[in-house]
Amino acid sequence: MLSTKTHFSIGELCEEFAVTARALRFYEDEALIAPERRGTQRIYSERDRARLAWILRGKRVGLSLTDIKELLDLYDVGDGRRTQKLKTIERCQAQVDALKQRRVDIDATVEELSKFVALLKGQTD
Amino acid sequence: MLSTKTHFSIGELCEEFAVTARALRFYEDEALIAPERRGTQRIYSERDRARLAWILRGKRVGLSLTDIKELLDLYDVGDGRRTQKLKTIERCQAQVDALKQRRVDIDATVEELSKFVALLKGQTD
DNA sequence: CGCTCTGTTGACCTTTACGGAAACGTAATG
DNA sequence: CATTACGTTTCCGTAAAGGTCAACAGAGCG
Repeated sequence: MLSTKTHFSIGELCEEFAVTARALRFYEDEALIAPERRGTQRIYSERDRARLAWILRGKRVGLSLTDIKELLDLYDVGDGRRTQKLKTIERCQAQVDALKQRRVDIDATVEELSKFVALLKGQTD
Repeated sequence: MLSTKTHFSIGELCEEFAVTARALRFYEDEALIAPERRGTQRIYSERDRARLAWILRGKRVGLSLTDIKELLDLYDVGDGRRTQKLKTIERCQAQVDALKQRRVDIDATVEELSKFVALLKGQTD
């Protein structure tokens, strides 16, 4: 049975993604996720869960929550008006370019650190 | 003449690296750089300049100043005691691993965003 | 019924990485 | 000598991304 859950409590998502409930509520305050409510309790849909995954990966690659929100929003209006579309493309492209630059920096840093490690390991002494 | 400067004022470095003087002094407070003084003025050596470049790249790849300080310090004691050496290698290796993971995340994000852009561009409408 | 779990809303606290501005020093320049 | 440029320290402020803690609510259970 491919655990086909479609709704999650805050605790479930916290555990799955190793984040605190506070963080999830914070993302909600910042309008990054908008789970439904049953009474006062939050119910996260599969889509919310996917967005959360996106958010966390965005964070790992060094995007700010603001950046992430913008990108998520752009996704949502992917079917929007033509004028908007160009802007959307522009911004996404800009983020892609920034990320590629970041990758260059990372490669350089990794290489430099690796050389250093190799040097240390090679020391006979 | 390959501009072979060996000493720099705070202003020069600020301009070259597009950082504020306040930031450089802050890095100094945090013991990331330690320029000499002529009287009260800071004189940055070629080595300080290199460290600064390292710091800034470290920041771009998402390391904290604390991480960066640790790595820079490890570099400096690269000739240190044997016991220390293992720890040094360990930490550097850990950072390298973390950075590689970050790269993977970046690749995934770049790909996803690129697909989205392609999709938008492909829309006839 | 009382206890424990899980969740909820605030309100305030914390850390990182600076920016700004005050108040002062020094050095060259008209 | 006064100005201007550049530099210094010190203190205060800010923004991001939560953490912490109090106080309370509903649900299941022995």
